[in-house]
Amino acid sequence: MTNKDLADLLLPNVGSDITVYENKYPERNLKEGAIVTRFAPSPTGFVHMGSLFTSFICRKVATDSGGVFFLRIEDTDQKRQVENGVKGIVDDLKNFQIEIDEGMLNDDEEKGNYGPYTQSKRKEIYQTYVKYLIEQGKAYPCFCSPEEIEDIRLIQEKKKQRIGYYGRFAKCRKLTFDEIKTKVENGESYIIRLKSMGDFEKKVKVNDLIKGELEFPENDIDVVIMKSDGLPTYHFAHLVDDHLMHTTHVIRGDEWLSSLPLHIQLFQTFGFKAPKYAHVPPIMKEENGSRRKLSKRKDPEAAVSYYHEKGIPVEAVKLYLMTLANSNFEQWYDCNKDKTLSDFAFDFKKMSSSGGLFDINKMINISRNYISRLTAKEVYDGTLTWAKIFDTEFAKILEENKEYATKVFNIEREQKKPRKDYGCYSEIKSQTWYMFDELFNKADKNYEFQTINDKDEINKILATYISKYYSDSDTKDEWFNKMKDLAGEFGYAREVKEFKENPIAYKGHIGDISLVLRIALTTKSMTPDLYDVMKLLGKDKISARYLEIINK
RNA sequence: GGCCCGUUGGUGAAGUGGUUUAACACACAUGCCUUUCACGCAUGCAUUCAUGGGUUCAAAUCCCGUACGGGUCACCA
Repeated sequence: MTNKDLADLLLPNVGSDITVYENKYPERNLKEGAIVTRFAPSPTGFVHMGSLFTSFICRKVATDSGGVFFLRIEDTDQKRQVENGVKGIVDDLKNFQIEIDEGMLNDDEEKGNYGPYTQSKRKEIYQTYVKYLIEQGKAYPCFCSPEEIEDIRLIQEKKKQRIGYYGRFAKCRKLTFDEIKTKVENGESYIIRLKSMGDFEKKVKVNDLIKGELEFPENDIDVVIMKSDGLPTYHFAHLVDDHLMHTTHVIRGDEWLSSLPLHIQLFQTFGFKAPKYAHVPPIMKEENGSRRKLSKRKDPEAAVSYYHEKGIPVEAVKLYLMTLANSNFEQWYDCNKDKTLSDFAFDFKKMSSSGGLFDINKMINISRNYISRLTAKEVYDGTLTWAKIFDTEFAKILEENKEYATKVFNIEREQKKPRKDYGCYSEIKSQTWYMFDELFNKADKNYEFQTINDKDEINKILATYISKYYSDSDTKDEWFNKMKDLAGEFGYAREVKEFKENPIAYKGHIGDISLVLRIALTTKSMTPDLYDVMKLLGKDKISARYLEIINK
């Protein structure tokens, strides 16, 4: 009996002519050196920070080289299907403006010439390649039950031998055609395994773009390539898909590193050119003095939707990811303030080979600097876009006061060193609420006056200031001089220096006075420049707010 | 347990045998500036590169052992 007979027995309804697909999916017509990458998640619903990180790098190297980046859904595990799983992934990528050139657009639509881009829809393709392999005598059916496999494992553990289906433990490898035929006809369920020709005693050298040259023992395990439901395992799907889709660079998490010898072996058994590999280290989190991988279940910041909700500008997240990816990026960016991310030359070799700690403070700091460099209009747009989804009340206020809000965001912005008040869009409301009567008037206000605490004194200062000094038309110098006059009138030093030189001569200094005016106006002791704040609010609002306190 | 990978300050890290008395950034601390805050400026923060040994005139950098951390050993990806 021949291998062909075996192949027909096992997969009677599919062909074994792989040239059909080889011809159907020809080499891509790209310029020399173009890199083809892919993001290939299983549809569990949302994107993890680590996945965003790798897809960001994929997108970057594809774009920079004039190549292609595509999205492939790896749903060969029927047990792990999640409702709307694809949508969650597509949305997350969209939110972070990582665009795909090919692949899934939502649960059922896709674009590109190398599809289907959902593995469950590629069953026949995989089976053709499996059948071909059986015909070549390089794969065989295995009827071992999970219990039998477990028994083998127990024996191996007891004898302190390597665990796995290999060598003399691979008992189904020795089955004769007739034995197989009988089992198949009896309806026994089976899987297809690779007949590995590897030798564990021999070493293979593999090159990883990030980790460098590595040495592994050859793979001698007869791994499962097709499951009993007829769908391939990850390893086999990776081989077939990335071959047919002409992926040039497989960029993935480094949990795959140890199956690299297997994957290379798989490409070799078919005589296909293997892609280049880059295994990116995981993003870690510190907890109780030790570090572990960021976990979707335990860490809210692991889900990328977290940043979307927090309102960290997409560009800032990307800037942070780039500093994690290439540590020389920060300095480069510092020296090239007029350039953007797309001008930076990413280099795999500059990537750290061990996992870095995720530092949300650093990310927010980058975000803070980024927002500080935006124009007021851009801040307005960004905040509004965010608020429309996450804070409709604030969105409404912003829309109704577009010009005014933009001016608020412009306070101390157009200067060589702009203020850095906002770490992310979700913080902006809590930093600016007092500038909006809609929010101020209904707020539960708690005025905590500091050095000047006497109610009568405060009332007198406020009343005097509003009736005698404040004017909307004052320039900053005029405004400040009046502030000094007010301080003088109440027995406070006009300058802090004067006070320090002779403290007993004064009740306090101008700082104390301006603090009263500031707190009475905003409830806060820390605000941007008081002059700007007053000027924007205008005399009517200032009077109203001061009167409210005086009359209380 | 087998096989792989990694370990430079609180954090990200630069660094691949000698101009390193270990860059830079974040964080932190102190001071200055200042109507508050923020910004900015100044200063401080690893006598040492997990650890023990070896090679060398010379090691964070090369070699070996140990410890610790991570990954992987599924009909999961």
